[in-house]
Amino acid sequence: MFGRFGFDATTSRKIATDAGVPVALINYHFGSKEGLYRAIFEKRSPAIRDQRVVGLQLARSEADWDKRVELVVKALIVPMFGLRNDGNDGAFGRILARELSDPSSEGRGIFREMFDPVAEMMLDALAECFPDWTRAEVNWAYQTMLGAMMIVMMDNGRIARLSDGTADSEDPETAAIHIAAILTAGLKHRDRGQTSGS
Amino acid sequence: MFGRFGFDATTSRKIATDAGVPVALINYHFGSKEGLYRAIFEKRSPAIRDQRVVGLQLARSEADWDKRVELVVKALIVPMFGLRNDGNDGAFGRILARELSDPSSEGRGIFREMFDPVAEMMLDALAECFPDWTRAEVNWAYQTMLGAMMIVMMDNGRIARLSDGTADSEDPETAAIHIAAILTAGLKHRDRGQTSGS
DNA sequence: ATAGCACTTGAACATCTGTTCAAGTTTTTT
DNA sequence: AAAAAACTTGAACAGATGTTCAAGTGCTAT
Repeated sequence: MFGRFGFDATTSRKIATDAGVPVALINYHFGSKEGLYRAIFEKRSPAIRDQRVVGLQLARSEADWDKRVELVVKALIVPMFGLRNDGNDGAFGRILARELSDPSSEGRGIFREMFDPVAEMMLDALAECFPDWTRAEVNWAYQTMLGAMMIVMMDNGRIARLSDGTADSEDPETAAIHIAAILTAGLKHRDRGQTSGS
Repeated sequence: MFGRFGFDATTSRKIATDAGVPVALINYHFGSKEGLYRAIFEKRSPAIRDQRVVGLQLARSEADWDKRVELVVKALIVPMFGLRNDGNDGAFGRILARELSDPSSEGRGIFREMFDPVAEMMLDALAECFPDWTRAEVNWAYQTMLGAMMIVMMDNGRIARLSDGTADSEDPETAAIHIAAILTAGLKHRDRGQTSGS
């Protein structure tokens, strides 16, 4: 429910009735609604982080430069889309995207605590792939990747509507392949004249 | 306020006290809080649409293929970032990004009504640039562009934090240049082997 | 001048929010 | 078996939400 409706729109009572328990249980076991919310992240985010770390190690050990860039991109995307993931339906990916795009998320600090560290690893890996890039360029590249991933995760049907069903955000594997291809190619761009001119 | 906090978190009373008027005025003049919200889009979205249409016409008249792709990308990005825009501080761009990422937006149908038509024009322009692409590929490319743009518009300071201030979402012009470069390069990728394999 | 209309205002309304409380029930410890 | 701790429950709480209402004010056309 957090993934579908976001933190604010998901009320304690909706959660409770959906679970078939009294509302008071949320506050007893998790202290507050935000406590329950944080518990979700505390349980699931280590797995994402570990998958990213492994993905980056794999990329670092790849000698071929082209393949290496692709592996870095996939280290970001694959864990988020819940691919190669045991028994999870990708719901946590949706929650993650919602939290990242939630205006009130900065106040909770969940990303700062749990995802900024691995984000910095991603940035380092990118910087290693593109030694001639500035810190700013590396960061814009990272945000571009993140945004492309996010919009698919939070889609509510617009993608299927605009594409007449030929593109479907409910099929994360296909989505991941296409987005990874575009991002990989985008990162490899050598024509950096565009980024320095106005 | 809608741009900063989103639709739900922006309360009628906050709006009213910020404007120095009684709350009841919102309902008198706009019928409801959503009425006021829609009024913002009804006022501002035509300008965005027109800028996009002009941008796409410009792209269509460009003979050089490389430049043409870049113009299509910029037709999407430039109006959103509020560049070359008279007296507007880009607040509407933030509202737009919030609405696109809001879980409850599909219920309001604002994008369906006001932005799907121009989105389809964008898709057509993309399809014209890449005649060998499938409809799905064109759509994934479009969503990638949209997502990259969005994450910058809704940023609450994470970009500056991760980049130690070297990348700043408050500087939309620089952001636009970097993102446009990556996306343009990403779209031009000829190595479509990646999108057809697993 | 005066009637009519648009507009403004502050208070009230019903509803929903997250949370707390006191009273129970179950489980664990001694 | 008795005591203690952990857990469950339904009701209640204070506060905030969008909206409505009746009474007032200001402007405009006749």
